[in-house]
Amino acid sequence: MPSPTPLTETDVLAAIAPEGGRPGGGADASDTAVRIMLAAADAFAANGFPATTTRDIASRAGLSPAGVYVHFASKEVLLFELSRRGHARARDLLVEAARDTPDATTALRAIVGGFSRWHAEHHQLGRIVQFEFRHLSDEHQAEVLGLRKEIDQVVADVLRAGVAAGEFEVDDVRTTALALLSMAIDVARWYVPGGRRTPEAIETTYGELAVRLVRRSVR
Amino acid sequence: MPSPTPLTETDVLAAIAPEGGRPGGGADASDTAVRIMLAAADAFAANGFPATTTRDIASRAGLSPAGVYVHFASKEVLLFELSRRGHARARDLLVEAARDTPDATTALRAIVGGFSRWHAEHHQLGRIVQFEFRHLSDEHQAEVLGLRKEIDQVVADVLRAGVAAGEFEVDDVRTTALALLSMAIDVARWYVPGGRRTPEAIETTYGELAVRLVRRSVR
DNA sequence: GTCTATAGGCAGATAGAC
DNA sequence: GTCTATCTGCCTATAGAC
Repeated sequence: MPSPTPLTETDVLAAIAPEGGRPGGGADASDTAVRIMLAAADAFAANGFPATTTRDIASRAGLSPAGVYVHFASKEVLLFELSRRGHARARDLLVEAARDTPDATTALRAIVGGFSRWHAEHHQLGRIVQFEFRHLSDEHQAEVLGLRKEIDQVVADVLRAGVAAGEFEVDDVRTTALALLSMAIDVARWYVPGGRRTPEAIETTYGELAVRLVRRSVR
Repeated sequence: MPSPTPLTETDVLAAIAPEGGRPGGGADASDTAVRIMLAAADAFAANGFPATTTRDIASRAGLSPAGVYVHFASKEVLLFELSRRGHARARDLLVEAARDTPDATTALRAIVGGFSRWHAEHHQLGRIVQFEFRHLSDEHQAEVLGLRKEIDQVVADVLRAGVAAGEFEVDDVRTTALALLSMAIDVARWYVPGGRRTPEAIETTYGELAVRLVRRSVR
């Protein structure tokens, strides 16, 4: 059951790219290490983490099985690197989308729309980081959870700003933020390339749905 | 990394129970077959489908590895039976929740709230049927997809009824139905027993969020 | 840093006795 | 219908040469 459309290098690179000079980001990776990560993303997306063999990753990267272990201590560490970089990149995109918006409504539309589109365009990486989470070690799970909380926080902050400005009406900020993220994250689960919905259409539609969910009712 | 709270027999039984006399349902299963399904659900929930061994399933069911193959042709067929029964049960719950409601608003609150609560209470089975889908054979994927479309239809029908009655304002019925289901299904991904949110609170909150998402704005 | 070779173990599924 | 025993193959990870 191979993935219908293999990940392109550009696809994953855009999602796990080194975070530039931002403090707190991870260390840069060598060319070979990046090649292995791309190969692993491809293999995990096609078969899931437990069913993926190190032989498969190695051959996709043009290495012998042993060659992988020079760069990554284990298959699990490879999954962790993809998860960490994917989450960090998604968080950065959210923060950037919320910046320089005139009001909370525009900010919310931008971040939920953009996050939804990201989960369509990068649905294979999205499935890896969302659905293979349990296969990380306890320590690595904790580190990724920290990044997830940062992402929750970006959305919650926009909601609070909108409530304060009188644009939104929200009963429970944290639960509403979670529901908004659920809508976007779940795109990675059901999205199929070439289907009825394009990533651009998803961005527009889901941005509007987000605003509808929190808008103040005029009575 | 075992599951923190093993599935109880009651938990899964409530979700995969034989569908009674309803036409189109699957055949009944023997006591031993049910015991094996419960064991498999427990094991899949704890370790995921590919990482689960037939030996693990067998020992949880109190059988030798070979004993499983008398009742199920393969590990994949076991996953399929759980998926089929889980989806069918969820669909039935939705249909029942929508029945005998005075208006579309009440119906939508009931089905989205109920579906969300189901994904909290049965989050382990929910993860199996939602996240292990790719490991089904093509034929079995197609059969489960048919059940998913029925579920989509129940929600879409309520939305259309609400629009016709002037209760709702919905741009794109199918996309909105999908987004509502996404909110509910994603509960299975993040829910942890004993966390801040109880299944009952999730039912109430998500039912209200659903209504907010589609209510007609009064201007 | 990459290779070949392999250790050491476990997988899914089956044969045949009872 | 269930068992014990086993086939056949593949797995992750490592040792040691180059």
